[in-house]
Amino acid sequence: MYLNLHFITFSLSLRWEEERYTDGSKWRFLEHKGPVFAPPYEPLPDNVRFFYDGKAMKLSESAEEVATFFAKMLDHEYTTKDIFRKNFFKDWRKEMTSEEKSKITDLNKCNFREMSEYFKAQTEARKQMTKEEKLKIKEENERIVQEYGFCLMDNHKERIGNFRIEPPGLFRGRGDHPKMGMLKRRIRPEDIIINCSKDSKHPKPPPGTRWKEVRHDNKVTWLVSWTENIQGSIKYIMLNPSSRIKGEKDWQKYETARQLKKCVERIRAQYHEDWKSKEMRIRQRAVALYFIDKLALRAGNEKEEGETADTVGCCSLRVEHIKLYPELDGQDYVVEFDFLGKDSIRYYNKIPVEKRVFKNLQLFMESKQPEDDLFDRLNTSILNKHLQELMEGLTAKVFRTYNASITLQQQLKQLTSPEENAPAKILSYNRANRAVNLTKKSMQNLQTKIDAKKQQLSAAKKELKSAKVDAKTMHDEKSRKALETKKKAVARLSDQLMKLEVQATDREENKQIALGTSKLNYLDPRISVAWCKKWGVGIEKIYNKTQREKFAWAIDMADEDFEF
DNA sequence: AACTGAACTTAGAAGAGAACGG
DNA sequence: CCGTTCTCTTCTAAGTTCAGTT
Repeated sequence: MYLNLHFITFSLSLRWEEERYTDGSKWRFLEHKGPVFAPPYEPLPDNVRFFYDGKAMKLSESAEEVATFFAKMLDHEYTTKDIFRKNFFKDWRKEMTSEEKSKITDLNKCNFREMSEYFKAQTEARKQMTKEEKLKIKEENERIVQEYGFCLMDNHKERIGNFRIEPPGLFRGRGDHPKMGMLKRRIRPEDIIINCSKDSKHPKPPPGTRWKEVRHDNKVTWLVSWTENIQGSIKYIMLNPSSRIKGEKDWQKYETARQLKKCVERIRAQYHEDWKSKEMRIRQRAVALYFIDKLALRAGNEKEEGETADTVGCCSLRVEHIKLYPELDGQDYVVEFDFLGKDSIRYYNKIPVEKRVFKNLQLFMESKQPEDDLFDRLNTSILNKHLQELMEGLTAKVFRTYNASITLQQQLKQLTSPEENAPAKILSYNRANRAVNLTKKSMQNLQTKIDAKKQQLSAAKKELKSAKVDAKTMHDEKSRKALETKKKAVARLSDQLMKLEVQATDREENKQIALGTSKLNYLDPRISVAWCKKWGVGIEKIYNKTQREKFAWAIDMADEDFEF
C-alpha cells in the first residue's frame, strides 16, 4: 500500500519538478528524529587484563577504550603495518593519563591478547544465543529503525540511508593510506548539525546535551552532518536510494547519458581532430578524453600529497604510469597502463591506440621525469569545462554511464534469442551484463593470488624433496616427522591452488563484485526492466529486493520498447 | 585560473542472514 | 541439525562535481 502511494506521488513530483523546484530547492518540508548515537563505552570486566612488558596493568577508561579498538583488530593485517601501528600508538598515547604515558612507551611491549580473546568469546556467545534471544534483539533493532530510520519529506515517509552515527574506532584507509590507524573520535551531540524544516518538529538532543546547530537549508538533501576528525571532511546522513530524491537524481543521471548518446559521435570526431591541434593543452585534453571514453577511466582529481593514498585517475596520470611500445606482440602503437585507481585497485591494461595518440603521448612524455604529470596542461576542471561546452550537463563520469548502458543494451539485443526458455534467457542476461565489464579487477587479483600460490607450492615441493632425501639417509624419527609435515603442506597448497583455479574459470563468480557495482551505478535500469517485460522474465530474477526498491522509478516507468 | 569546501555518487570490506550439503 | 558457503545489507572510505572566494 505504501509502495503504491509512493509511485503516485513520485510520478506527480516528476511532473511538478520544473514548476516547483526551479530555484534549486530540494524540499519544502522535512521532519526527522535525528541520529542514533553509538552506544557508550562499556569498561571491560576485571578478569580481562592488559599486559605491558609481561605485567598486568589496569588502564584508565579512555585509554582502555582505545586499546580495545586495537584488540578487536588484532587478527587483521592492518595491525602488522608500521604506519598503522605508529599512528595508533601516537593517538592512543593522547588518551592516556600522564602516568600511563610514562609507563607505556613501546607498542611492541603491549599485550592485547586477553582483550582480543574476550571479544572473540563474545562474538561466539552471540552466535550461540537461543532463537528467542535473537528474536528479542531483532525486535529491538526493528523498533529503532521504525523510530529513527524514517523521515517525512514533502508528505512522504522516506527511508533514511544511514541514521546511525559512525562509532569511534581506528581509521581503516584503503591501500597505503598515511593516516591508517589514527583514532576516529566519538561523535557527541555537540558535534552535530541538524537540518530540517522550520515548521517541523525538531529532533531533540539526548538529555543534558545540545546540538551544535539546527539549520533549515532546503537547498541540500541531508538531514544530519558532522565533521570527521581524520581528514576534516563532513559526513552526512541522507536518504535511502529508494527515496524520491535519490531516485529522481538517478533518473536524471541516465537521462544525461542518453543525451550523450545523441552527440557522442560528434564529440569523438571532435577529439580526433583535436589530436592535431597546434595547442598542447588541447591535444592533452583530447587524448585524455579519448582514454575516458575508450577505457572508462575516471576523471582523476588532484589529491593532497600525504593526506591520502597515492592513487590516480585519467587527468592525474603520471609518466611512470604508462609505457609505450611502438610494436608489441604483432600490434602497433601499444600503450601499457599500470597504476592504482580508486580504492587503490590496480589498473593494468595494454591497448593498441591510433598512431596519432601514440605520437602525442611521446610528445607529452618528452623530457619529463617519471613522477611528472602526463597531462601537465590539464585537470578535471578544465576537462569538465570543455565537456560542458560540448553538451549541457556533460562531465567525465557520464562516459562511464553511457558506455556501460549502451553496451548492455547492445549485448542484450545480440545475445537474447526469442526461442530460448526462461533460464536460458537469464543466462543471456548475465552474459550481456558481464560483457559490460568496467574493470578486470577481480580477475587481476585472482591471477596474482594464483601466481603467489604456485610459487609457494613449488617451494614446498622442493622442501618435500629434500625432506625425503633426509628421511632416507637418516632413518630417524625426527626426519620422518618432518617429511610428514612437508607432505601435508604440499597437499594443502595444491588444494588451495586448485580452489583458486576453479574460481578463476568460474567467470560467473569472480566478476561478481565489479558486476554488482555496474548494475547498481552505471546501467540504466530501464534497459533491464524493458528486457524483462519484453521476454516475460520476472524482474525479481534480475534485481533483488533492495535493487527493486532503488529502481522502483524505472520499474514503474519503462515499458517493453524502452530504448536507452 | 587556482584554491577550498560542500554535497553528493560510487566503492569495497565486513557483518548478518539465508541456503546448502554432509 | 549443524557447520560452511553464498547472498544480501550495512558501513564508511574514496571518488566526482560544483559553487564560492581570492
